[in-house]
Amino acid sequence: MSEPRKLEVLRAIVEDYVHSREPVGSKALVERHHLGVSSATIRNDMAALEDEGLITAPHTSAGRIPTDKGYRLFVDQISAVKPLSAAERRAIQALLEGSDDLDDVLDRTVRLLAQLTNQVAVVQYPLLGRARVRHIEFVLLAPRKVLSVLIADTGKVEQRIIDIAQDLPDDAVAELRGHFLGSLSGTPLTLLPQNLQAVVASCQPLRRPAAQALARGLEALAASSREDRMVMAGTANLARSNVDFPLSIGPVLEALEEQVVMLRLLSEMAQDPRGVTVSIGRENPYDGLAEASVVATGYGPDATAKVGVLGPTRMDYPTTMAAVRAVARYLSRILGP
Amino acid sequence: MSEPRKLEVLRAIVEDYVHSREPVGSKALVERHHLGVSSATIRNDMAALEDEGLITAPHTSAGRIPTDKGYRLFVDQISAVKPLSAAERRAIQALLEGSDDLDDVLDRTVRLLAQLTNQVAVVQYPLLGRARVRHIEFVLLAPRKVLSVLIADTGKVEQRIIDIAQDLPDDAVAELRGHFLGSLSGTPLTLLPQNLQAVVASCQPLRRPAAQALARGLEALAASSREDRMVMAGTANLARSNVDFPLSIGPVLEALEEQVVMLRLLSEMAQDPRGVTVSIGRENPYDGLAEASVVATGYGPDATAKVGVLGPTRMDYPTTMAAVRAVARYLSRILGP
DNA sequence: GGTTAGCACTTAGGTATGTCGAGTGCTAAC
DNA sequence: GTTAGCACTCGACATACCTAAGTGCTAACC
Repeated sequence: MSEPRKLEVLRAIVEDYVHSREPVGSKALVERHHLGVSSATIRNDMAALEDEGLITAPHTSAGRIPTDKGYRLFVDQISAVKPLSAAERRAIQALLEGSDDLDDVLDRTVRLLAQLTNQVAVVQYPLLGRARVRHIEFVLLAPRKVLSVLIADTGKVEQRIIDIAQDLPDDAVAELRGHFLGSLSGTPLTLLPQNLQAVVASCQPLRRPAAQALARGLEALAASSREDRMVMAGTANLARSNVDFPLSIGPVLEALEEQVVMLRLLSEMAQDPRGVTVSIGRENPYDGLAEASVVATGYGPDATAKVGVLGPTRMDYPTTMAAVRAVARYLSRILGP
Repeated sequence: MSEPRKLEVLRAIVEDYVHSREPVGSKALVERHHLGVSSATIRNDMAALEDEGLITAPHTSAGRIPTDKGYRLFVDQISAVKPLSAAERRAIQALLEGSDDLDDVLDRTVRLLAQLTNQVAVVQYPLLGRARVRHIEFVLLAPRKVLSVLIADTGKVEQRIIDIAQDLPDDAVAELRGHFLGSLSGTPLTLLPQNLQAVVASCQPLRRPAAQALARGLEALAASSREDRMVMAGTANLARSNVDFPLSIGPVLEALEEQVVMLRLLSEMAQDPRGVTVSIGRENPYDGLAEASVVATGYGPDATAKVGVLGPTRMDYPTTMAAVRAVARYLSRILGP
């Protein structure tokens, strides 16, 4: 029993199963792939593969389907990168032209990726590390409610309503704005927390409490801002591949809707900052995704923000991985300098 | 054959069917509801109702289920408003306290509504008609790309990247900003289009082209901005009530994802600006929603923005309508003055 | 006229049964 | 290590049958 052939058999099983979504048997295997041996030999190989936990049989006299572990081996060692088709390249190119708002770019990107892969696509908002303070705005909405807006020179705009503990007249708010802006304009967002303290300290004591509240708000804006949001598209693709989620797509939809779950999953996945990372079935930390796989990678200057695809474990990994990687590269380029 | 009893029979059929999701027959009907007549009489009534197209039988020897027309009559004439439970009132109250950002309010609201109704909830961003210009910001991102931000005194913040046709130095952009802001601060957003022309006209001729581009951008920000966006929650509820969508929930998810479809639907529905409007099954202009109903109403000062719920035609209309109305009132109050 | 009882008729759905085919595991021979 | 052959297992499918629910209709009833 040759080891290379065994891997070849696993590859064939994965490919056939992904293609036909039906358990694949020894006979069909030798017919479709020209392995130079008989079905009996393949049966022996398959028994070995089953012993190793790489494939499994749904019932006694059915063919085999890959296990999560089998997919894992396939992804890690066997699969070859599948280049994108010309049409796909063209679709990405076409998208590049209509570049507009950041929101717009991400929206288009995620739709494209969903369409390319026929799956659910997810894009995390990028966090722009090199950003500096461009403008700060305070707007008094109600007696103690101030809308604060932080604009970075990268185009990032964040807003939040802040409760201040004291009544301030309109012009006092304007003065605070001037004070903050004068001191902080050009400050890198990463340094904002330290510098904010100095600004607060240099305020009139009377206005210290309000300034403190505003500073905390700005700090939150700079830090926790948009990189904890995401956009997605293609949920309808889940319904089409209904068969692939034996139980129900309910838990999957729940996971997608609880963005926190998805974001944590995405950030935990990417140990390898360059290549595409795959999380398969029960490898996912969230139970609702036990029958799903996520293919993701980073993009942007630091590859910190993630873009990915979610689909059934029975997924065309090579193609999906190629699409995710291509789209991530494109995103990096369009958002780059 | 008495007309009032016929309506009573329809009411009973709708209620039973919504409850049991199974076709309801004449015998079960007389048992569950104490109509003072025999099953044979009910059969006659049901035959009449079927002739009028209000109910239908899935097959010869099954009970009847309501048609879209039947639901329509039920909603319009029969159903009584079902008051919310104390627990539900409490849930809404609790939400009222953590009011924060507008984004945050809408997000919480839509989640709450989804949970209350066990359905998909949708909220359209409000357009704030009385808004005035609070601040305008231009940020030069790249040689000919300007990020423009429009802040209204209502807390609305809109941004967009604008291509200007000429190279401008940083300080020229800043000067333009000052010029725009000085002339337009306090202008109601509705008057922005006219006033912008005057501002452009008063610019240095050299900078006219850039000013023109920026003006168009601002106009777009003021007009087409957020009221064409929406938030939704509870898509997982679709999967749970899988049975209710015989074909697939795919088309429904598609409709939800194509926000344009939903937004048009919502805006077309609300002829009646005060009450809750219902669109049932094939009444929906979009084919994918042929098996779905939408319950919606307006909220906010002019009731122009919409909040609603989408579910299967087999839906508990009285409860859903009550929830939508309550949430809309709550939203109006929290966003009001 | 509206209401009721009774009855023949229709049909979905469940269950028992048989057949077919795909697929496996094992053994013995190559 | 590979192959052919064979007995065995089970799911999928088809058939037949039965039951329960429900209808429509007719004739009697108030």
